[in-house]
Order: sequence, then structure tokens, then C-alpha cells
Amino acid sequence: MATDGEQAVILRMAVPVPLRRLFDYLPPDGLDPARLAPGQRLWVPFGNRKLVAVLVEVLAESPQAELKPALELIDAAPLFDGRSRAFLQWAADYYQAPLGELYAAALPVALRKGKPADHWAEQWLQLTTEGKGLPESALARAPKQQALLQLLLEQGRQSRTSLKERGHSAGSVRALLERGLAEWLAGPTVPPPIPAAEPGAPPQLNAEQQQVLEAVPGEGFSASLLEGTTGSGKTEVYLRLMQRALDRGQQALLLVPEIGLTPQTLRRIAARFPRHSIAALHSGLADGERAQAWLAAAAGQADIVIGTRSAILTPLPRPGVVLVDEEHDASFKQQDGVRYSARDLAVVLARNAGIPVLLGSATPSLESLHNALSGRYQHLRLRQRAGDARPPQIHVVPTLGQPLEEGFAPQVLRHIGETLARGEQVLVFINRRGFAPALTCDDCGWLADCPHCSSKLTLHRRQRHLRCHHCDYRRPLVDSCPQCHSRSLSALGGGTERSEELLARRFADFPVIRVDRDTTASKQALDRLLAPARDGEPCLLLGTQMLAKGHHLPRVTLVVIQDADGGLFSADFRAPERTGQLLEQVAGRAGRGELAGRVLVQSRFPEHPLLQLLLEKGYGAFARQLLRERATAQLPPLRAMALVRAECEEPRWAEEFLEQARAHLQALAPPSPELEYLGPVPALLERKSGRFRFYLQVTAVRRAQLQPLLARLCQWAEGHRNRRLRWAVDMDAQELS
DNA sequence: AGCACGCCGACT
DNA sequence: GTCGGCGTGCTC
Repeated sequence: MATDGEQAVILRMAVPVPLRRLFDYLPPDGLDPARLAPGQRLWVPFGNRKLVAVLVEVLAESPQAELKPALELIDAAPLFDGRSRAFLQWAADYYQAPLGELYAAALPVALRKGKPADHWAEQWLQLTTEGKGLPESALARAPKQQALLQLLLEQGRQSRTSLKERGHSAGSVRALLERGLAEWLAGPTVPPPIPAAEPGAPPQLNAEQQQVLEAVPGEGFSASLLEGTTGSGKTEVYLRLMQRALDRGQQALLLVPEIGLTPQTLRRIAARFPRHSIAALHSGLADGERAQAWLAAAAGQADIVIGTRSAILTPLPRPGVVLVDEEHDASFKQQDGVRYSARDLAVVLARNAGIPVLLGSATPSLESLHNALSGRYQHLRLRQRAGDARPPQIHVVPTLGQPLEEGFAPQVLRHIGETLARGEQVLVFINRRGFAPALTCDDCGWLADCPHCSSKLTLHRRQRHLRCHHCDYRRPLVDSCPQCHSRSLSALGGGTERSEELLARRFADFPVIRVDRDTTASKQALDRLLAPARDGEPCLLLGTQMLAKGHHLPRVTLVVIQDADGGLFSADFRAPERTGQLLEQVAGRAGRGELAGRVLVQSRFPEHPLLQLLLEKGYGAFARQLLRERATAQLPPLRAMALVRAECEEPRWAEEFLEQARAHLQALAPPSPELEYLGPVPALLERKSGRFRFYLQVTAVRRAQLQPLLARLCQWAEGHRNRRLRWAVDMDAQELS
């Protein structure tokens, strides 16, 4: 409300609630409105709660009659700059998510809770006017102070941390302060220090790497897919592109999969760029450290930002290049809340900022491959393995009708024994997806299943319990069948624990290291676990996806894939793609050192054409075949796809909701060859945590067709609410589960 | 989402 | 008589 003829100031705020609209407030009582700018956080009253909201826009009027004043300004300076705000708005529109939830997803927890940013402000030492005017010869009798003065003259203000690193003592700082030549000033946050490995000279690039680098334009927007075999030196290409951005005074952003950010990797990058500061954003950080790293990135104090999925939402004031490592990795797609794809947003960010983006993988996603083949992305390749490493030999071992021992064919066990006896290492990979060991009764066929989900309970012998991997329901192990009271119960299907028991028994002279989510809660635990393997002692590594990537294990010469079939017969149209990527990645673990590698793939269906294609012609041919199949089936990436998901304890309500949703959508846009509806159908995991899950699939030739349609759907669904029912729009859904 | 309000069932 | 179940409405 305007008073004294002055223009009213209205604050349009993004509030962290699942409502697709913004809320208007008056400035906090007694605050000079001139101090307000978009991108700042404020405490606002919301109902009878108090929330941290982000100022999106300052307006002169509001359609709302009664406005409450905001409670308190948190940030003196905006956390989100204009480009970042436009980017988050774009993402909110594209993924049909409330803007407030995007800001919440972008902020680290501590800042989301309203902690003031200046809590992490760095103390900077700078010269006073007097200090700046000092003649060259001054302080000749105090060489330490003179050196410090010189540094401040030549390079400007210095953070407390960097003074310590450069070895300037507290004494010489105090002396300058006492002489009135320098002063402390609170300034931008610097990232928490990262211990660097000893710096080394960058390796010589091979011709292929050189070509790739030359192909990536130095400036302007460009998108490239770097398809590079394991060990072909993708990382070196990333490092050179980062260097290029740093040389121009810009920031480099590197996105890595959830399990890809090891302390080793960080130390290696830190060693390469000793003069630049790095902000690492990953889940292993404490809230405070994470906020500090984030603020350093947002303040432009971090030159290099490395992080997992959510790092793409961090505001960067001077972005120069975006790199996505292992771009096919599923962890780049958020699976709940705001269901964004960090890989796809990386391309959007690069376009907005007018900078290059490079997506790298040995096994590109069909999405990126399609973009590369259709010319939307530049297609770059690295085919050579570095050094003398030779590609592994791959053999299929048929398992149907074989006398298997805990899932292993006799000849596979023999090969394992021989390899260990030669003093080399073996990696056994178990594809556990959907093939967890279940407890079954040998007499009546009873199977232990989950009371809340449509899935079997998984047997965990060590902890002596049965457990549901979907809802975490647990029950103690029974020793007789609850149905027929038979005492003859046995485990069905493979599992790491049973395989471990067998292998430990069979190869008792060698250590068996089991790596999976149960044994390795943290990165450090994984590092410790793998230490003997890195030392080169003969040993047997046994594990799941976690073993598939990242770790340099030069003495692994035999890789065993226990079951290649799982993904080839799944109801999920993406399963074959994921299986192919996994097999290729795992096979890439064999023979990275000077020793030749061998891969044994067990399969009940060695004749399966996709498996044949993958093993004989490699992932490239396999992926192109899958693309042809997707085209025939009119599936992504040849079509844009969104799922409308619904889940409810009462299955009829979820189905009914989606039927209404479909009717509503069809009224707006009738089905046609360009726009197709499927469903509602039950999700692959039909019941999870006591709720029945369904989805409606919408595919369209053009993405632009889908957008307005889904926006209207959200409007409808927000008005039409059954509290017991949860619904969500999943744009570019990755999982049909 | 969260939180208050309000209207019906089984308890000290 | 109340404590508390969850349906409904609202959040500038």
C-alpha cells in the first residue's frame, strides 16, 4: 500500500512449498527497500509458519489485497544472480516444478534453513591508502613484512587461508596492521581446502586427444559428446578444457556421478591446478562445509566447481565450460521431488551462458548418442587406449544345463583359480538388479515376500534377517516354512553373500573383498576396502555396480560377469541399454595395466542377438541397434516422453486419478500419430511401501507439444486433490519402476 | 508440504 | 464428559 504518494514496494517470493505459484509480501518493517534485490533470502510468515524464501522480483503493485510484511532480510547481497534465476525458472517450467522447490534444491541445507551467508565470510587482508602509497624501499629492515607488503601490492587482497598457505606469519601480519598499512576486511567465502597430491607436469596429449581439443570451440555455445573407450584419456581432455576456461578467468564446472567423486580424483585435480581454488560439492560433506563450498562457487571465489547432480543448480558468476563425466549415469536424474536431469540442464546452462559443454562417456546414453548422430551435438571420439593396454578378450559361457555352483560354471571357477595362482587379481561382478536371493521352501514352494510391496524379501545371512530392498521392511530369519512347517528352506537366486561364501571357501588362500552398498556406506570405507587390491596382491573382488567404474585396478586380469541376462528380458524398455553400459564398463576393468585382460560372461541365452552384437561389435553397434528399435517402437529418445505418476494405498483411486488425467489431457489434445497416450498402467514395482503405483505415459514427436499440455495438467491436478493420493509429473522419466 | 480447524467414536 | 482419529481448507 502506497503511503505519502511513494511507490509501494512488493516482494514476489519463491516459497519452498509444493505449490506452483509465487507469493507477494511487503518489505520487512523498518527496512530500507533500497537494500532489497532479487536473489536474496528473506524470512517470511507463511500461514502460521516461518519459512526461508527467495526474492524473485520487486514490483510496484500486487493483485493480492492483503499483504503481510516479510519478517527479516537474511542476505545483504543476492545469492542468485540474474542468469542463475532465469535458469532455475526455466527448469521449473520444463520440469513442471514449483519455483520455490527449485530454489530449495539449489541451496545447501544450511542456507535453506536460513543460516546467514556471512557466517562463512572469509577475512581478507588488504592495504590501507597509507600502505599503498609506501615507497619501494620502505621496510627494508623487515624483509618478512616487506615480502607481505609486496604480495598485497602486486596481487591485491589476500585471504587468511592463502596467507597461511604462502607461509606469512601471524607476526608480520600483526606488524603491518599495527603500522596502519593493512587492515582486515570481511569478504567473499573461499572453499574449504583440498589436500593436493604432489603436482606433476601434464602428460603429453596423443593425436586423438589433440584433435578432440581442437574440435571444441574456445568460445560461444557448443555441445559435444565425447565417446571414449575406458582408459582412452577422457579425463585429460576434461583437464585441458578446464585449463582453457581458467586461463580466460572463467569458472569450470565438472559434474560427476554420485559415486565418482573420490578423494583420489579430487587430489589429482587439485594437484593439476595448484594456483586455483576448487569447490567440491558432494554428499559426503558436512552441512557447514557444503555451504562454504557452495558460497565460494556462487561468490566466484572457486575457479573449479566439481560436484554431483545438484551442483548444476549452483549459481556461477563467470562460467566458462561445463563437463559431464559418465554422462549416461542414472544418478544425474533426480528420482523424487523436482525430477530434473543434471546432464540435460548442463546443456541448457551452456546455451544460456554461451559456453561449451562436453558430455563424456565410454558408453553414451541413447539420448546423447542420438543427439550426436543427428548433428545436434558434435560427435567426438577417443578410440585408443592409453599406453600399451590392450582391449580385453571376451568369452560367453553358456550356463543353461550346466552344473552350477552358487551360480558359477565349473570352467569359470577353474579360470578364477588359475588367475589367482598366477598372482593376478579377479573381479567378479554380480548384476543384482531384480535378482536378489529370496528365501523359498523346498517342499511347498513358499516364497518370503514383502507385506508392503510387490516384491520378494532378500535374504541377508550375516545379519540373519530378511529385508525388502524397496521399503526397508525387515523380519528375522525363520527356520521353518510358515506355510507347511517344513524345515527345508533354501535361498533362490544369486547374491553377493552366497557367492562370497563359495569363493572364500574355494580360494581360501586369497582375500575375498566384497564391495556393495552393505559393506561400503562411505567413500572412505570403499577406499580402505580396495587398498589391498591397489597394492597389487592377488585377490578376488566381488561386487555390484559400485565396482563397475572409477577405480584403477591394474592387476585385475580376469573379469567374471555372473549373469548377463537380467536386463535383456525386463519390462523396462531402458533395461537393455543399462545392461549394455554396465557390461561394457565392467569389461573395461580388465587389463588396464600392462597385463592383458579376459572377460567371461555367463549367460543362459548366449545366442541372444543383442548380447551377440554387444560382445562381437561393441557398445557402439549395440547402442545404434537399440536406437533403431526405439525408433520402431516410437520411444525416447526419438520421442519426448513424460510420465504422470500416481500412488495410493487404494489402487482404484490412483488408477481413477490417472484415467481422469488422461481424459483431461485428451480433451486438450486428442491422441494422434504425433501425440500418444499409454495407460494408466501399473509401475514395474507395482506396490511400494504399502502404496500402489501407476503411471500414464505421454509421448510426443516434439517436446514443445508436451510442455503446455503438462502445465495445464498440473493446474487441474492441483485443484483436484485427494489427500491420500500422491501424484507427480516426471518429464523425461528414466525409470518405469 | 504443514498446520489448524472441525466433527464423530471409545476411554480415564 | 474429553482425547484423538483424519477429512478439508489455506497459505501472500
